[in-house]
Amino acid sequence: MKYSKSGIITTKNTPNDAEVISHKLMIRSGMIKKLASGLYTWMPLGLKVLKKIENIIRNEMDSIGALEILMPAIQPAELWIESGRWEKYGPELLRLSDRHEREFCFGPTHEEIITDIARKDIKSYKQLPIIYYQIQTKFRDEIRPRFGIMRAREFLMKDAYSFHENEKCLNKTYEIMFESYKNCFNKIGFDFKVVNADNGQIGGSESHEFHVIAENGEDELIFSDTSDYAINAELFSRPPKEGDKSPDGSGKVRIKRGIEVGHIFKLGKNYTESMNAYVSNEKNTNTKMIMGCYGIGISRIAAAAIEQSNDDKGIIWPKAIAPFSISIISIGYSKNETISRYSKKLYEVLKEKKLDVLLDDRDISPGIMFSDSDLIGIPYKIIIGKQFIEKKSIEFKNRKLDKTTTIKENSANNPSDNVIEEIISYIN
RNA sequence: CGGGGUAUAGCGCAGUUUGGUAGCGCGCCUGCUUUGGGAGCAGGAUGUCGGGGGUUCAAAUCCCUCUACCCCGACCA
Repeated sequence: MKYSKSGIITTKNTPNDAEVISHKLMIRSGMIKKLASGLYTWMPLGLKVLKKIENIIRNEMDSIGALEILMPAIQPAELWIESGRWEKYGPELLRLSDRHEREFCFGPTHEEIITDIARKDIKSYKQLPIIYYQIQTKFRDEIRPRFGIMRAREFLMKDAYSFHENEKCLNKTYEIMFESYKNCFNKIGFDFKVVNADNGQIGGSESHEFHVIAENGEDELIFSDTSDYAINAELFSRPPKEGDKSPDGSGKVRIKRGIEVGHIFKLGKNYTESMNAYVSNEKNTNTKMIMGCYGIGISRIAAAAIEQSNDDKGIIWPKAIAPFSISIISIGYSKNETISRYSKKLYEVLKEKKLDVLLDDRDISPGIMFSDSDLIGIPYKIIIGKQFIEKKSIEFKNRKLDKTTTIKENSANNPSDNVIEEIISYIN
């Protein structure tokens, strides 16, 4: 994409209502724009990141055989009354009514809807297990939305639900999901931790949270320095301190802060009992299905990635979710034909190699091009300027390591295969 | 909901104490000069001073009221 047509609008001024670094940088880089408290528009740059995250997760879900569906955001009250949550959920549930004064809510989660689908479609144990998932907008009327996208009221979530004939089958799917979540976060490139967690509003037996390690995290994570023991501090009435003996007896307690980006639950029959969702089993008796549910905060991942990786110049995206994998900084693009010709050709060739390239074709001072590229967090830069004219050399810069490599070109007209190969080898 | 704060140009802010012509920086537009880490000069555009009401010859400024937003707390995937 050419910068001049990209719709990326950055700003030097830090917005006054941004508290945490990810929020500041998302606003400054023009990823998001606030509409009201807890409500944000995703601008072109931000949406590119969101789509990349979405795709990683979608591919992962597809690969374990989960079936993608899309449920309505608006849900009828009847189902929530049936499950008992119309009363229980409280003011966080945004309720509304239509012109016939029929009551609805804007879905904060979709257990009721999926259970309704399952009880209508799944009639035999032979259809089990089955996993449905969707990537969709949720609304939760938070008491106090804050930190921008991190705790927004409207947000994008991947939610999955599994149905089973028995506990054993649920445990198996839960394991698969557990591993799959780890894959997702590894693919994104996160430093994360899985902890035992509280079940909250959702209910059920076992649950695990996936946390991105970051100083500004809202949760305190307690884990052992020698074993796999890890738990959310909120499960303790008096949590242990750093250096205490680990509650599992294995070693010393370590404490870090985390941003919750994923949560998986064993729901059991919570919803299938109240909503009467059953299948016929092998012995031809009706048995209530057992459920699991699995959520990933897609939009929150974008913020968490920034919290985990930034510097005084801006965002440093992990490669997998960077809006662009490389930017071409073309100094003198509008003035010098050699530079613009070569830049354009390099841009085309890299695009053919399936790279997401941002060609900075703006007629502005180089400093702005450098700082914009750094602010919006593009992992690599190629600089084509004076040195190209004089010595046919171009520069390759690694954003994270702040390392510059000079690449020699032998033709000023066409990017040579060697140069392309060299660039690609640095990126991979 | 309790406590604290803010609202003035697209963004960041000053001006409010002590009422008297609407300001600054960034950004934007035009022209010229610049072009390797947020350039220079010259010219220019942009405001229901959050809304409503009141006091006054006169209100961004004083009074009343409403609203929105932010921070701390309780809540929460």
